Amino acid sequence: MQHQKLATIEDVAALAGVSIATVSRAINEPTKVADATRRRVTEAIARTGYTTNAMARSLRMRRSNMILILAPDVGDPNFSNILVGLETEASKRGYGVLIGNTQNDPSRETDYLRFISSNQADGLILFTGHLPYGYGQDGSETRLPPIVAVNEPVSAANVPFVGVDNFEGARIATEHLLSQGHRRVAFIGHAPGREINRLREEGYRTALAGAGLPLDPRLIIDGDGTIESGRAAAELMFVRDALPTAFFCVNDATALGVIIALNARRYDLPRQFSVMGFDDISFASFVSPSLTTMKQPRHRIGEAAMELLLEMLAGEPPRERQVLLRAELIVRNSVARASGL
Amino acid sequence: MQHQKLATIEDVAALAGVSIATVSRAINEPTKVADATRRRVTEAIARTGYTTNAMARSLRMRRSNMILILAPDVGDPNFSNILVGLETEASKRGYGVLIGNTQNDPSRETDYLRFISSNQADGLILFTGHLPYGYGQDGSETRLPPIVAVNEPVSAANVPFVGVDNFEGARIATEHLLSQGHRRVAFIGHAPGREINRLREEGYRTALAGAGLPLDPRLIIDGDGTIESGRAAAELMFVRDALPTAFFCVNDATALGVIIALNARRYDLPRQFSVMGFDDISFASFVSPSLTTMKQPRHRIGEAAMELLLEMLAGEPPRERQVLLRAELIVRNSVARASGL
DNA sequence: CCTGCCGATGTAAAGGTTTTCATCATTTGT
DNA sequence: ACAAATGATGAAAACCTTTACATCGGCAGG
Repeated sequence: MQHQKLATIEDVAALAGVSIATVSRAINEPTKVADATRRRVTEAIARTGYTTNAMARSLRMRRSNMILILAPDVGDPNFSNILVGLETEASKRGYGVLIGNTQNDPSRETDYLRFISSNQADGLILFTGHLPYGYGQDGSETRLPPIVAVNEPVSAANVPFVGVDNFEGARIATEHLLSQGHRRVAFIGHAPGREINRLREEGYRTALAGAGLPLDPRLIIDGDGTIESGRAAAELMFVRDALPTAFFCVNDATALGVIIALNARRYDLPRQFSVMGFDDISFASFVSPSLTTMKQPRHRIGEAAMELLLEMLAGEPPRERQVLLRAELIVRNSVARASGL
Repeated sequence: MQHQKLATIEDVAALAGVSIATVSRAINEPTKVADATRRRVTEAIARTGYTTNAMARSLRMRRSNMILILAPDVGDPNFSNILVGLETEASKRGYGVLIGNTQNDPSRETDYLRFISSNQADGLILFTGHLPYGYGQDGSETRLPPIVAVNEPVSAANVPFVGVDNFEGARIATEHLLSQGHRRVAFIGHAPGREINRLREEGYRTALAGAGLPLDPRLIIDGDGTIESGRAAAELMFVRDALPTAFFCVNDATALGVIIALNARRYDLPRQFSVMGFDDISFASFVSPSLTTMKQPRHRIGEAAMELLLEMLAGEPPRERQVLLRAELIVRNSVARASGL
């Protein structure tokens, strides 16, 4: 427990017979110090087991080399894979990654801002789709650190976004269904207010329009992106008696719900109904029938987002307002040719 | 970008007409300062928008109020839920959570130690099942910060562990199968070296012994805890032609593999074979048949682990070497009464 | 031989806290 | 009414770096 007093830069300096300034330079700007001295210093560092105290450095440099990641739900499967990418890239560049689980609770969001305002983090990655509660009001806007949004764009403010091309992905997905001969394709959505939902629905509409198909509003149902919501939506379709031959779901969880509902009604999938998801979450391949879906390049999203943020931190203005990566069509067994009905 | 010079404690002091010492006390030990002054200080804090600079504080206090979490794979579904618990508890006590994804790479493990040695983190949570590579050698042992192991005990060292009671859970699981009339129960294991595997297999053996059943070594197969490994193990059983009526799998992923293999062979589950998992990962309920399994109280594990670590940080010796939480039997549809064969 | 420059190093300030110790005013005990 | 104790506050040191500026010796150019 009782940290046996760590070696400081002074100890190293004393041992090497130089001043602490020289030690600091030997570490941070090796070219600026003579070869011989540099060797003595490295030797002394090794002997003392010195590590530079990050707190003192951060205090002096006014930067912590930490990135704060704010996510509504750290347990979300979409999160963890992007996180790996974020973390990998950050670590590669000598940055650490701090996580904050907000649970969409405004007070928790505000709470995490202390990391920013107390200099404990230099930049911010937002999974939440909105600026932390408490920012952007009053004049404090200027205090915002560099921010990159991921997973879900921040609609209000001028925040660069890195993520999948939702519109394009949804269009490809819908076109895949159309290419299988489906003419009545339902869209089971997320909360209508959310940007992700808007874009994916837009892609769906565009694909339909592109094929010259009319839009049946009874085939569009909102939800909340959960398995249960998918189940409920499918049931609603049966009640309304306006059935599609294929379901395009805003995400895999919803698609799972639809599949569960259809299985429960003893339909034979994919012969009688096709179901397509979006995201390719890890268990998409283990449902029965395994889910045809659009795969998000989550690891790369994380890397790209962190890359962008670190560039911004280095002072470069964000090169682009958003980086959109292509979703990939993953064909499994939940989509089949439309049976002639 | 250009941080408009944040307010410091001096600004507050000046505005309140007191010394910085008093401001510091008003913040940290409010009782030690007169009511009137305290009010003036809080007023001044509000007016200046002051936040205490965490770096300066950490430097002075020699503690960062950060916890480093080292995990081999942040994407692991088991991880994220425990993480939520860890994070919640930490945040509640004013601690931040730093994550490190080691991918079981020794050099990355060593790399993350800089957070410890540079005072950027006060304590360590280990998911890895072993001390970070580079510790415990030479005399540096003493530099170890308070550590708590989670998910997987650290076998070598004297590190407190918080997790599920694997032995007891496995015993309960196996007894459940026995109670359904099964007499030939297979155990599909993880890598034999791993502690988790040892304990769960021990629980299995104990249950069998308790029921006076003989142990058929052909019914015990090692694996590596993946879906594929479960599939392979089930296939192997058919090749060996020593079939059980029920499979107890070391974890849900393995169980999923077994189910996939049996489904592929067109068996009718659970009528012809029962399958039981362990962990209750999020998609256990969405396989068909849905998986009967033992649920780990992951959120509580996280909370308990963090609680223990923070106590240790506060100077209290760890109350117990390990905290074992009970796994809960979740009955779904993959286990049925043994058909008389 | 002198001036000016350059490269290597040292001195000291600054970064923003917490905390020990001293100071001072006030209250308590006798 | 005086000594002692108590309570509130302030001054200054300490935490460990980085870096602007000063210093110093040597070397090239005149």
